[in-house]
Order: sequence, then structure tokens, then C-alpha cells
Amino acid sequence: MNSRSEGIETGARACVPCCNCALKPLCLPGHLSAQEARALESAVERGRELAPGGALVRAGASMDALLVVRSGSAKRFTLTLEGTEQVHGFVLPGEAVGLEGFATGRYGCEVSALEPLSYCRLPMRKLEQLLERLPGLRREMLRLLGQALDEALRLRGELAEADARGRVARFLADLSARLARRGFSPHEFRLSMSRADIARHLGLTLETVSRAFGTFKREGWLRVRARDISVLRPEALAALIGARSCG
Amino acid sequence: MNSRSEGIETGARACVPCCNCALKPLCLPGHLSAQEARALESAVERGRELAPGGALVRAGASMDALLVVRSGSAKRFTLTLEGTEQVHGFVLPGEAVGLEGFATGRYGCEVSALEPLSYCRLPMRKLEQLLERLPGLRREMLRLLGQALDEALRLRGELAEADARGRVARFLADLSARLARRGFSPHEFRLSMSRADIARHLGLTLETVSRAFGTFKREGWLRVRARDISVLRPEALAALIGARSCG
DNA sequence: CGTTCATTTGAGCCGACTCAAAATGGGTGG
DNA sequence: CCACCCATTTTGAGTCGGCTCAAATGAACG
Repeated sequence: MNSRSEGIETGARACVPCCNCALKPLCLPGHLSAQEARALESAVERGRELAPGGALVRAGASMDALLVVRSGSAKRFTLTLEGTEQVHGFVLPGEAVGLEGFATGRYGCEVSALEPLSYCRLPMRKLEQLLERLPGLRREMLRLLGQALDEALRLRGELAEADARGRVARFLADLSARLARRGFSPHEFRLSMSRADIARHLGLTLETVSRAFGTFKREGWLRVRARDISVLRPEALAALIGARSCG
Repeated sequence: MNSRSEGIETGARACVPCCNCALKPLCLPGHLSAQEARALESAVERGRELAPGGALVRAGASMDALLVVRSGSAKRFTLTLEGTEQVHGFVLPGEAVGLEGFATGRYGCEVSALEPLSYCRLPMRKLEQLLERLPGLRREMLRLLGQALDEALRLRGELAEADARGRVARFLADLSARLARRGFSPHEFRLSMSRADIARHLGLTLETVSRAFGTFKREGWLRVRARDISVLRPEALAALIGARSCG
């Protein structure tokens, strides 16, 4: 698997059906029975594409479908009144997008592609029909939302507790783990987002993020060349994170 | 309505049925048809009580029911490895508890009462049965989770952007608005949580929180006597919040 | 090879933290 | 009712991490 890219090389662009999709265990059909997965599959529009910078969803737009990224990566953010971006996180293949839209029926965040991106689309109307007759999908949707909530809480906790290096370490460790789950190398990867994006995500300035990378490099924990990252000592990063919440 | 207490005086202790409950519009039956609400009501165990400090749910415990606070208030938190509390937020009447448990089937946070508290309980088994036949409840559950997610994202963004006073101002404004929605005065209320709890929630120290209160008092925006708060100039607090995310 | 943008590095400053002590308030028992 | 005790909150002084402003370096693309 290509270690320099992040999600582009999954071969998913070629409209693989859900049952053969490499992301299946990470995606909605992951915990469904074969029969339920088939029903879901027939309702999903696959193989949609987007150029870098393109908007997957726009804040305030009506939530007319559930979207899942298939390859590539994206940035979730909202625009503040000052016009700056508040970066909520980054989306990897197999992850759903815009779930906060269930609150009001309108998306709460912008999501835009950081790389050439492909995604699947499940219209809300069909989702509701499927929920009517697929108990597994009902459970899966609750699980998905619960997971998103759990993750958001965890991130919030991290911001409240960790210092700059701790946040960056956690960001890297988290990304590494998520890439690993998708079959990419957890040790060598290329960041698809800028330092500024990382900074806005972590509540830091881009200079501080850069300095944290510099420290990790100097300590021999990381090799950094622009956006290419090699994790040499994951334990060292993990040790820095500390303050892990239990449960 | 008693302005000195926060949720104690709703009269909800007396096991009011959902259809007459003052919290109905804030609670699960809020958007259901009368028929659906009746079906839900028959599955809900009402009028359970808890003493201050008592645990509503424990992190790691199996999520066997959906709980909604009916009167009183609670604190959501996780314990870090160092033994400190990471405070995720505070629960007011009409708010559900432990939704992040849907992720794994086990609760992710501790929730403990800050005051004498009463709550309602909907066993998971019954919830699943109801979801099978109540489309409105399906939508409502997704809405509930979406809302919790949206709120968590918003809070995370705030931590990343705002300084100490901005965070405290936002905390007060948020609490004030939530109390108002429950029929309490948004201008006069008594905090059920300590400065330390607020601080851990906002990623600050208790001294810094206290100083923020001091500043607001000195500016004439607030009257503060221990935990009794009078909001004299809500606009001033709102102005301090700034950086509001749109959407 | 030059332009442009992203990233790194440096110097100085400010806000929030730490440590420490005083004050306030609530609750208890005499 | 008052005196006392305890926990909580407020206030003060000094330090440090991360921010701001600014310049240099490096990478990507035509």
C-alpha cells in the first residue's frame, strides 16, 4: 500500500460495490447482515467525485443525504464571523460527513476536499425507508452518531487538558491509528492538510504547531519533511499525550 | 418560579406523566404525535430519584437504558489517569444522559447529581421495540444525537478560539439560555457547580474562573455572591463571546 | 530559473498558570 | 443566637508557555 498518500490509492474510484469495498468494515454496512448490507447497497449512489477544494457539504444547506468519504480526505470546519475557519476535524475514507445535520435538518459544518476525493451518497428519503425495515441499520446509525459524539467529547477534553506538544502528539497518534485501520502505514504518511489547518483544529497558531514538529524531530521521534511524516518513536508521542481519559 | 434554585422546583418529583410534564417540549416526546407520545410514555419509568453526589451513570457500565433528567442538575465527566476529573458539561432538566454510550453499548462518561435529582428511564430493549414502529421516534433519536454532536462541536470550537473571559461569558450565556427555556429566570440563578467544576469544564484553573467573575462584577455586568448570579448586562457578555460560528 | 506559497526559525510580550494567603459563606453544636 | 470550623472563593505576586510580529528558508509549479 502506498505510504506517501492518504487514501487516494484505495482503488475505490472504480465504483466497487459495498460488499467488495475495502472500507466495508469501517463504513455503514460494517455490522450489518449480508442481507441488510445488500438492501443498503442498492440505495447507495457510489463513485461520486470531487476536486481538491470542492465542497462536500455546505453549512446551512439542507441535509438531503448521508455522505461517506470513499477515498481522499476532507476538512470539516465552520466560518466564524471574522471570516476565519474553525477546523473541527479531518475526514478519512470510510467516515461519514455532516452527522450534526440531524439536529436541525441542515448541515452545521462545511466539509471540503483536501485532495481529489470520491464519496458515496445515501439520500435521506431512502435512509428513512431503510430504517423502517432494517433493525441492524437502526442500531448502526445510533452507533455511528454515538461514536461521533464520543470522539467530539474526547477531543474537547484534550483541548481542555493538554499543552501544545501534547495536542500535536495526540493529533499525530490519532491520525496514525486511523490510517492503520484503513490499511495504510501508521509510520509513514503524508499530511493532506496545512500547518494552519492543524493549528486551527488544535486551538494553536501555525508557528506553535511547526515548533512542536521541530521539537519532535530534534528529539528523534519524528522525521518531518514538509508534509511527509515518518513516526520513528510512537511510544514517545504516546507518553506525551498523558491525561488519557478512561472509558 | 423560584429564581434561586436550578430545576428543583419544577414539581416534577411527583411523577407527572409525560403528556403533562413541563419538560415535554424539551424532552423526547417533544416532536412526537400524541399517539406516539402515548406509546413512549407507557415504556418510560418515571420519578426515579438520586441524592447529591449520586451516580446517574458510570463510565464503562453497560448502557441498558436511556436516561433523562427531570429535575435537578448533574455533571458529566470522565476520570483521567491522574485521577482528575475532565468535566464535559452539565445536565439540566429535559436533557438526556450518556448518549455517547451508543458508540459501544457502554457509557463513556460518569454522570453524577449536583443536587437532589429526579430522572426518567427508558430501557434499551423497549427503546428498540419502539423504534421499530414509531417513525417519529426514529427521527427524534437521530435529532437528539445530532444535537448533542452539534453542541459538542460548538464547545470544542469555543475552547480552541476563546480566551478565559470569553469562555466564562459563553458558559454563563449558555446556562442562562438553557434555564430560560425551562421557565427559569435567565437573569437570576444559582450555580449548582463549583468554580473548580466550571474551570475543568472550560480548560481553565479555578482562580482564572474566579477572576473572570470578578472582572464581570467590577464592570457591572454581573452580580456575584458565591454561587448566586445576577446577569445585569447580557449584551456585554454576548459581545465578549465574539467569534460565533455560523451555521 | 523564477515566482509563489508553505513552513521554519527568531525575539519580545502578554495572559493564564502556579503557589500562597486572606476572606467569605454555610453549617454545626454549644 | 452566637462562635467556631470547614470548604469554597477571592485576591495577590511571580513565572512560563504560547501568541504576535518579522524574517529566512524550503518546496512546488510553471
